[in-house]
Amino acid sequence: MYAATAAQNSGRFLANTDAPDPPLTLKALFRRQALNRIEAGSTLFLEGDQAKHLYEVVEGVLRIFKIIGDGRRIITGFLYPGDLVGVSLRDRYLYSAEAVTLTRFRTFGRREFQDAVNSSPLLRPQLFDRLCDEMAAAQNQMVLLSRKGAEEKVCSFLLARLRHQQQMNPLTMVIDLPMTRLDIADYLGLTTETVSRTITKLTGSGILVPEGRHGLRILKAKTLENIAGDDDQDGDNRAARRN
Amino acid sequence: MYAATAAQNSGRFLANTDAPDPPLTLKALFRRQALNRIEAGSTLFLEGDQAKHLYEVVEGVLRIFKIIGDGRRIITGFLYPGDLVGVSLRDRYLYSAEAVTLTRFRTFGRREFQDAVNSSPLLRPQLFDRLCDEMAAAQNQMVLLSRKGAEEKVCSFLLARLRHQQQMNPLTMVIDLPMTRLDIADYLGLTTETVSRTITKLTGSGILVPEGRHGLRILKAKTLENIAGDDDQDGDNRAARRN
DNA sequence: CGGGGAATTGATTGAAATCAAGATAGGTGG
DNA sequence: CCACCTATCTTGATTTCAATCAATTCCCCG
Repeated sequence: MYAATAAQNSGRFLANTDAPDPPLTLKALFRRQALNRIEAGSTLFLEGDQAKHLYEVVEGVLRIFKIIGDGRRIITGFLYPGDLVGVSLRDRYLYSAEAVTLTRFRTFGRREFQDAVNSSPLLRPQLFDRLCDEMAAAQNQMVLLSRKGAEEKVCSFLLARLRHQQQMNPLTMVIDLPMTRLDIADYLGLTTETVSRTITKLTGSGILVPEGRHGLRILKAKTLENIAGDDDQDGDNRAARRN
Repeated sequence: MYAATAAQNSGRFLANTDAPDPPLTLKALFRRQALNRIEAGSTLFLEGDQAKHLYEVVEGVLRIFKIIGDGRRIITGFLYPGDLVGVSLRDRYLYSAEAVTLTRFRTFGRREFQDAVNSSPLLRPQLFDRLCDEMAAAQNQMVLLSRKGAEEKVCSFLLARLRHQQQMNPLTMVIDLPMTRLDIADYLGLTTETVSRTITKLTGSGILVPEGRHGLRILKAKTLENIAGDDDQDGDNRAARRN
């Protein structure tokens, strides 16, 4: 175990016992950390908790969410293997995190993370890029939530998932949706019924076909894209209309 | 003018002509830059433009927004004096920016900004904090957009503006709303009519009273808070919210 | 003081929420 | 291994809130 870990730190001469290698990537920071696991449905941390750690999802899916007032839940994101949780916050978590499926993850001390990033000119831009990506995603989600109809929302979501899975396996046409309809609804600002109806409708149009309970085979990806309407699609996107 | 600027750089010994002071705050970076102005309704930059500059709002209000497909507009934020525009992005702007009112601003080269921040251990955490604040705001906006009703949305917005103005002048009870109803609607995911009706209703309840076209005097701030429902209100709110 | 965009107000429509049953299937224990 | 049990999901009927359509009214600006 420890031997294996040491072996990964390739050709080094002076093996000063526990002087850590200057890591080249953010994820490399986590590599030495123990692998933990959390059962489906269990809580990783709660909104408002002291943010002592960051997490790297190794396997499985997490949902991060906020609860307001009377119990309304808003899922602000799903996290998949390779994602880091907790980069964009300071002393307290801004949201709660739960496992959607059995999830394996590594943790890293928040303070140590800050120090490591702060002292490495290689790591800093990586962190900055992650934050920018998160911001961009958040803004797209605002667009989706405020101005898209149910069909557009669902298609956008499915398309994003498809693209995500195709990054790992470019030929895939079957989307795996480990989360429940309620999770999807709370992510898209809809209800389970509306999500369900919309998928039924898309099935009826021959755009996709269900494959087991958590699978959807996409038959007409192009049509999905058109309905989602994510693209800039002005041809010329110089934007700006109506003041 | 230059004298004044120099005077601000307090007790220094070797005044090497134009070697810039290591600035202590992000905003200090902008201090030497020329003051520009832009008329109400004019465009500062467009989504997708090469992001050559960052901006500091000195006076006035900007709106930043995205346009999708058929012309639907989503205002993702308003920017007030002291705010920086463009920190959370890389090579291209993620949104367009227009002046709501006559606005004065300073610009700073993006590359130089990156370099300055990157080489200053004082500036880096400030940038990080700004990004985190932006993220927190974005997430609160997602909550608002996906799960709040019209009345909650409007009250949340008014309350945020009230708090903002009270930071400058703690006794204020009159909100200044330089933007149009359409702007507010596009920010809250509503229509002008709904915004208007909601304000009328709040007026009817004696919660506020209009003061000119762009002013609202808040009579019952507590009630406004209750309707907005921003609080953690779980009973146990072990959380520090926002910032 | 008038012209015109902005705001308000009213009437109607519509999309999604809510309310209400069933159908399906995943997991468990007999 | 099978049958049951309970979550989850689907489907249907109705309601509701905000959007849309449609006039006025109100100010702000020249």
